[in-house]
Amino acid sequence: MPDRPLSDLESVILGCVAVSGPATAYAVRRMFLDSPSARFSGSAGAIYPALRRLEQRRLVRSAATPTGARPARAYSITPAGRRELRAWLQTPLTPEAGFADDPLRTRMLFLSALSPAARRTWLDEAEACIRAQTGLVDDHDAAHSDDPWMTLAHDNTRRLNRARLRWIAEARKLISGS
Amino acid sequence: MPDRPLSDLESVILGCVAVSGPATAYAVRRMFLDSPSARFSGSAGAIYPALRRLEQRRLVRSAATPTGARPARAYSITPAGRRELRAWLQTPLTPEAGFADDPLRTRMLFLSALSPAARRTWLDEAEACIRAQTGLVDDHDAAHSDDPWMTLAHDNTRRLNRARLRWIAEARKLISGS
DNA sequence: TGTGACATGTAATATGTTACATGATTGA
DNA sequence: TCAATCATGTAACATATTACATGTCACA
Repeated sequence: MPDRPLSDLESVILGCVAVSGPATAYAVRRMFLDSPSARFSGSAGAIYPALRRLEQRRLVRSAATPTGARPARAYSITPAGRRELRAWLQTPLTPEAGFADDPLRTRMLFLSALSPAARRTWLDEAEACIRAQTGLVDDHDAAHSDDPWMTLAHDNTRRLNRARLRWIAEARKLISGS
Repeated sequence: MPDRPLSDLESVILGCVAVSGPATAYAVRRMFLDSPSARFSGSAGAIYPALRRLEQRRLVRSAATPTGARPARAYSITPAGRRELRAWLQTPLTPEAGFADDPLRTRMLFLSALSPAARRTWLDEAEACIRAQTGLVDDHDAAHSDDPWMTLAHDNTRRLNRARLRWIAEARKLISGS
């Protein structure tokens, strides 16, 4: 039976274990909780089972590393795990897979359901939301300035957010014109 | 029992019904299938049940509109549905909710797991992927040039994609420098 | 007349979320 | 010492995906 492809969450967890050396489930969870991204909630109910699945598939392995009286297992990636990670990174990136999703854009599609005044309010809030978001990224960036890959990811977010702000400005023009 | 908040998919479906007048489940499904976005697959197994849930909550109502011998139901939004849609649009947009997710950024985080040569290849493919993506959006845009909101959404995607291309270029510089 | 796309679904499955449970540690 | 937080989970639940099933229509 050919193994199912890894889910997005499993792949990202695998990546976390790969680049952050041996890590406990909680350490992985922390990364999700601290991340400004909302793609995953970082819920324990997703991460602990996912790590077990990865271990069953021999993509990670765990060693007991209790701190004090508390039991803990630290996961590290296996050679097979590295191969799987590389395969995921190089996943044929179909056009759809390359789509960046913007929740504000999605909502914009239905803005005709609001009154013109409410539309303007919405644009104001959307703009504030993007700015607040950028603030979160700056904070996260300051806490991870040592990792150049993370810095590059943050650069992506900032560029996207700047583009979104210009988009909001453009939308404001069009909306007030109508 | 206070109703659970609508899921993202339910909200978007509600929006589709709102702006596209009475629509059959298949018509809604078509919108997802034709959309360049990959946020939802447009699977029948998600849409038909979601529409039934919306109808149970009286947010949409359906009327039989058979075409020929084939049974069909056209859904339209109710006043309560409009209220719910407005509530979703104006959902307190928390910073996390405003986060635009980029699958390429996510992968970039783990690019240190690839060899320098593979990294360069990855960047090439990522760039091609974004360009192909923009092509899809252009096609979709051409088919929906009548809807100014859709046009605005496409403008968002194009701006984001341009920002991503510049980001890739920046990444190329940093990576070749290291 | 038959082949393929259109249209409407259902079933099985997997996964992620929320909420809960519990013991360990820290610090006021 | 007592409360809050850290850390490790588990259980119930809802929902989205893939795959399947079925009838209808266009058209070659």
